[in-house]
Amino acid sequence: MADAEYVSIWMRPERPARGPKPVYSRAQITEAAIRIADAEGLDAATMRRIAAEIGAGAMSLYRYVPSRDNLVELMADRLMGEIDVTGMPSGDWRADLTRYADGLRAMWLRHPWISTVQRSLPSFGPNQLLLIERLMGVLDPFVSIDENLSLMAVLNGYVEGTVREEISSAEEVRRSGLSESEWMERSSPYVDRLVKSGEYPIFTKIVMEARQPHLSRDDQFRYGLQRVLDCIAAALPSTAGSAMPAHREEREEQDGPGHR
Amino acid sequence: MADAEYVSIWMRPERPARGPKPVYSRAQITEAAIRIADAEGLDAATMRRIAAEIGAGAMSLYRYVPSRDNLVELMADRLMGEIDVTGMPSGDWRADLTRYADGLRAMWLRHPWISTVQRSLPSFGPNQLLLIERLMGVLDPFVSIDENLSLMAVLNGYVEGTVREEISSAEEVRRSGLSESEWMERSSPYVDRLVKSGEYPIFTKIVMEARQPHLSRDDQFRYGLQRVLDCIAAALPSTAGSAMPAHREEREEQDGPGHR
DNA sequence: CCTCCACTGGGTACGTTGTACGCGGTTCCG
DNA sequence: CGGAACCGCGTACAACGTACCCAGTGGAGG
Repeated sequence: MADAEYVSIWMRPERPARGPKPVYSRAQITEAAIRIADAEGLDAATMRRIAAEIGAGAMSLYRYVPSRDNLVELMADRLMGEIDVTGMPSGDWRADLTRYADGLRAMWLRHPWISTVQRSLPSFGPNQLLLIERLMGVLDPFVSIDENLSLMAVLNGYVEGTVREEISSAEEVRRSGLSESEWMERSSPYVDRLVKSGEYPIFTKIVMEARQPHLSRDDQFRYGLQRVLDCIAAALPSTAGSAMPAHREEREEQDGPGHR
Repeated sequence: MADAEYVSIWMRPERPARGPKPVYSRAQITEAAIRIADAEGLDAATMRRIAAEIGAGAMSLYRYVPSRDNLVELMADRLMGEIDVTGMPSGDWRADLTRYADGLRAMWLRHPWISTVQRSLPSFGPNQLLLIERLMGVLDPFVSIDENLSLMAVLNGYVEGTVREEISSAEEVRRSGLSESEWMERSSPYVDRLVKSGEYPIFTKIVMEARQPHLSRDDQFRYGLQRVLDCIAAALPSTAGSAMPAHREEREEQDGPGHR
């Protein structure tokens, strides 16, 4: 019933054999689009705008990319390539997953617009595939494939959830037009009203914490990440000795959040 | 610099005092929009389409809602109300969080389009607020506020990550035009090529598992969820027995993330 | 070498979107 | 009983993705 004619971008070749040499390239277009999205958001990365960025006509882009949605897929995969996973199943799974999580977070913070692209259907680009192989390879010797998937869902979910909040609050600050220190004191009138009403004690605590954080974002992230890794460690057989999760007190010393 | 005139939807009243009685209502419009989005996706929920659904003119909607984005916020908050959290800090935190996770997953599966709405800035609607109070209240007696936030990030992240994959694969099946059983055998030509190439052994295992799952989606979800709850249990002080609501202990001094 | 035609970049145009603006009618306040 | 405040809604516009068409171009077959 549906269009069975659909073929993935990754199947159709960039360049045909015949004809004059193309002036541009998929990589160049993708790069330009990412540049615009980084600066002004994904919505600003219009076909016309991208074309202008590289000095081309709007319709020329369609010689390289079947549609804008497909271009976004290209962009997303390009971003996956920014996460360094070289030599990834290194033997120390805890180090590997930490490096991956840090890389993923850093990438999201560099390109916040990625949080708005829905992967309603997954497109397995080359970078994405490499990432899967390397990352899932880390725990593959220890657990079944679907247990592995579950654990990675936890890890990815934590990172994405956390970073989404970071992006949101950064966006809120930007929109309010205030500097970050100003925003600390005087938040939006709506949030202020909620807090003053006294009906939402826990929400109030969250707001207070956000205004006067006693942990830097990085420390906060690292702290929660260790929690997640502990969870993963618990799910692994004892044969998978990495740096063994020590007792709580010691762990607090070595990788717990530092006081500022 | 930015528009300091911005006010949240939740601040501007639905109805003014004066003038003729409105024929429609925000709730009615929101409901219609959700109905359309459920059936045909969020993109299909055009202002004109929504207006037609309730028998109104397109521009009439703007008497009730400042913009389409704001309407989407209304829709999202309406969905939060579908998650049943009545009597939520019940004393048994494990039961509470399980019920919440199940409810969240069920809601997402009922309204898959919610995965595409970016919460680039969080809008604290009434349902969202109630959810925060009740849900965060579950662990509030045991941990500090930002530890609580971290743990909820893990939980939400797991649920959302898992459900996103469910939605994706359902979407893929629907788009391929094949029945689910047919899809098991013959997947997309691109994925097929990747598998046959032999260069992606782990990816291949994932595909195989997806075709011949030995666990139902529900069981898979429940299994991973228990892992997450175990992780949360490990982060809680020992006084927080699942069945007994303990009062807050001073353990926070030594256990919490460096609170002072 | 020439010839052919698959390819190139790009201009024009169409359908659809969100929404600014203004109109004539309706309801409530003073 | 005005008149201000609000209603539903038709028109209009800018911006979007992209279908279609064109004149040029350069590699392959003769």
